[in-house]
Amino acid sequence: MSTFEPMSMSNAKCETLSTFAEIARAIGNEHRLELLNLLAQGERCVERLAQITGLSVANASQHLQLMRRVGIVRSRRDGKNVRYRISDPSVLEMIAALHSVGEHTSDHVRAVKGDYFDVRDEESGLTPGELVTLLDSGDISVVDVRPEDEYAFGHIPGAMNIPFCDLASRMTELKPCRRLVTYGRGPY
Amino acid sequence: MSTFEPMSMSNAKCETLSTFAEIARAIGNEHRLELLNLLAQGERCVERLAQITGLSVANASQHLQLMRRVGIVRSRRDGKNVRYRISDPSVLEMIAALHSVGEHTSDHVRAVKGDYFDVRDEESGLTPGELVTLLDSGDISVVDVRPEDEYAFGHIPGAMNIPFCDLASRMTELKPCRRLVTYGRGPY
DNA sequence: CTATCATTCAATCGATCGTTTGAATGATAC
DNA sequence: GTATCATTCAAACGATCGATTGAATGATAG
Repeated sequence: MSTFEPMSMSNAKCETLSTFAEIARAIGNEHRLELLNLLAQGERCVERLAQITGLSVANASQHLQLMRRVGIVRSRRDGKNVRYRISDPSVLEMIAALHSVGEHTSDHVRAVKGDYFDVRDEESGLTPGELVTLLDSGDISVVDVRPEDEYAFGHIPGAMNIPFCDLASRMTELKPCRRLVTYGRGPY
Repeated sequence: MSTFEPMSMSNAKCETLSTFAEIARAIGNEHRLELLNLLAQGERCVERLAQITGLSVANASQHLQLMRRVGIVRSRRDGKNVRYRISDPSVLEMIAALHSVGEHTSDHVRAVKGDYFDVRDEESGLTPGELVTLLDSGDISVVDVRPEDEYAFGHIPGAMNIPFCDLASRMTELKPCRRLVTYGRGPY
């Protein structure tokens, strides 16, 4: 209980603040946020990340290295590839906190979130619990419309994976006249 | 459950990401972080904030306005002064999350935090509970060494306020030979 | 109404950030 | 070993950020 705060900014305080600011700057960029969102779904290599985000490989690599320098992501070699991952769960919490601030302070973000929820309610009206019940009863098909690699990292049991971009061409795989529930990534 | 994520970045997603990035950038600066830390203790006017941080008034004002534009602080006129405050508790949560990330990813921050805790243990060895017991028994004096305005915003019941910078000159106010416990702001 | 004071605006300049390009590295496969 | 492929480095540039200066605003006190 005796922390003397020396007058006008101690060195340690200053360095600590600067470290915090560095971390905040590292997530303060659209592309890096998008990369983090992808990494939140699991380990990925540079090329894939660049491909999904539409960044050049060199550019994606530089963003990833910046985040590695700051410490919020880590990398490991895996054969020819270097795979990146989020270094610590606290980083995910930070991103969640950032979302929460956005929802509280930005009308636009709140509106977008509202939209998604409205659409959701309107189209399915299902709570997670109801979904499980329906699944158990075998009355429906559940389709995961995310890309294959995201599906591989985890999905609702019993869901079949048809990436969004293949949906049209693979409609025939689905039993006709069956109730259909699709799901993707959530609001963001 | 049916959020179709349109191919390659919908507009809404893009705008949302950019809003989040903007918020993160707003806290991605040492001075603004320090201002937020001060605002976390209560509403303050520009001049006082500039004085504490050592920034010029114009510079402090600009940092504050940036944060207001983004939405993480608000201001209101109070006589001659404009008082700033943190706009929403979620902002405090985000700052806490940022600290948490720093502690998990930066050796330096962890070291600093460790230091403070060590000092604390060494110098007082008191838990909050023990402190209350001692206070009740009347065996000690508790001195709050923070500046007056911070003291005014809230302090341990029964503590007397002697700002750190006045400590030496006001030693005489304290009863001699009495056990003394001082407290300040905590690790950061 | 005028004087005063706190805050904000506007313009400037150096520093840092973000993207692009093309070459260099470093691991694997043959 | 050499070829190939993913990733990283390095240099260049325009764009944005952050601090400083001095002037403008806007509310209050007299």
